[in-house]
Amino acid sequence: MKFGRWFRYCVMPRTPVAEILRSETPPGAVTVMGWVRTKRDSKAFSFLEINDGSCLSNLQVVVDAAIAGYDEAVVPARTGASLVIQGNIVESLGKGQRWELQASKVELLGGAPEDYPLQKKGHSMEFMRSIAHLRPRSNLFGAVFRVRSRMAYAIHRFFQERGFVYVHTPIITASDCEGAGEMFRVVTMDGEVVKTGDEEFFAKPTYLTVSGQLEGETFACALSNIYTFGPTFRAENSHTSRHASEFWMIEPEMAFCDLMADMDLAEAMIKYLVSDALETCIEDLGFFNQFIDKGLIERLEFVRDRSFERVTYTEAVELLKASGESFEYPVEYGLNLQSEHERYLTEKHFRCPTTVYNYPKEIKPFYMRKNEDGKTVAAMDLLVPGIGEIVGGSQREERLEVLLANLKDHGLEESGYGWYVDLRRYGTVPHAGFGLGFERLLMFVTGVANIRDVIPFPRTPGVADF
RNA sequence: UCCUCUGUAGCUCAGCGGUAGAGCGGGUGGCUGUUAACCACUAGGUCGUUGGUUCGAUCCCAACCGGAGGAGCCA
Repeated sequence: MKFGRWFRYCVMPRTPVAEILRSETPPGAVTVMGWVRTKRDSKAFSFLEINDGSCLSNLQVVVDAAIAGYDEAVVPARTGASLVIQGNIVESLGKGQRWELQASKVELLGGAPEDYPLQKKGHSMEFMRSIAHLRPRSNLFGAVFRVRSRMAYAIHRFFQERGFVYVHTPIITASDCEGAGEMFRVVTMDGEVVKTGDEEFFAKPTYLTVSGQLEGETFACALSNIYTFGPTFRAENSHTSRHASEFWMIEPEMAFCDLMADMDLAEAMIKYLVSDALETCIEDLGFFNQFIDKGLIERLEFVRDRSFERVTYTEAVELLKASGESFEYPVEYGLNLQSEHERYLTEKHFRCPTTVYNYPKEIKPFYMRKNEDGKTVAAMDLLVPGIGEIVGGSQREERLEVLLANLKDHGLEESGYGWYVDLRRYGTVPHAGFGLGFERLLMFVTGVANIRDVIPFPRTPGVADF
């Protein structure tokens, strides 16, 4: 990765720390801009650790007390202060780093008083959430959000390389993707009065989207292979480490596609993303591996290199019954698999990502395709160790009569799904797709255990700070 | 929404029915090509809120508020 092009657009020409540290030869004269992570003073000179977010590592800066700006810039520069440093990159005399910056001039952009909340020591994740505006300046969160950015890019690459068309499905919607959870209402405000009924801005009740799937299907039934990647909103009052009220979801949808190919794509995508992270984010992953999850890199390499397991729901139930494990919740055909059951499959039985498919139709939404057995639908969940469901998908019911019957069976009015039903009325095709929770993927890739710590500004029930 | 745990210094925590302590961080001084540096000194807290029990509550009880973990639901 080169920073050269970016460099030209920068108003204040500077060299990113990542570029300096990566250099094989002495980079010579540079200007570095960044934030002080720590300072160690001596009588004749100071050591500064500078971080600019371009990579995990800091650049060690040696400042002789005799240089220009020492008293004005270096003496008052505490942890958190922002600096411009000009100087020469030389081989470090000390241990622990190859290059260091011998400063010739230092300018203080912004000081940080002694109440700067980030200390040199580690902080709890809970405390970091309370200073969400400053936490990207920490090692952990800088790494998390660099990986987040890279994974977003890799997702686009994965689909674009395969000819998928990126579709922007609406954020405000009038359709409830049935079974996808509680929705936020969209209303206009007139003072304290919430307008309803005839005064609806859109002439009907509208919501923040819980899924772009239904809209995505319409584009798949025209452009063949599409994907969405955008924010999603769920108004569920859930307090867990895996749920947020606002999160990002990736939803590919493929025409002329059945459940088997759908599962192939989901597995290939997970492998691609894990492989890309190992290739491009290894420094950040190394940090997670050391401080968050000792087995992380080994697990990611395992996921990249080994094939995933695949079992039907029926087989999974039999497996669980024969396991001899004592589960808190019963294992019975027709019941949803509980978190503890999913964990057993991925963490104890198979010890790898596992796709479970062909679920009983009673526990799945109306749009999933009914199988020949009359009992199950072509649904699939991709489960990963430590997190559980990371992908949920299905082949969609493309037969008009069957879909109409499904709507009825689920107690839904056909009138509410007119345009969706039309897809089956005009040139219907077999098609399938899935949803990937972006934050759950990030939890899996980084080892970070709480969804709130992989979203820049998390929204959960009762919390919309920052 | 349900269950469990939790709230004491800026942070992480200890503590006790008689109104509080450590480590780190901060400040000051010293020292050193330092590496989450080191040494000395120092400042800093109506113990989440409101009631109750008690001669007396930070400690016991209740409610509320905040935080965390789990369940359900899902991504």
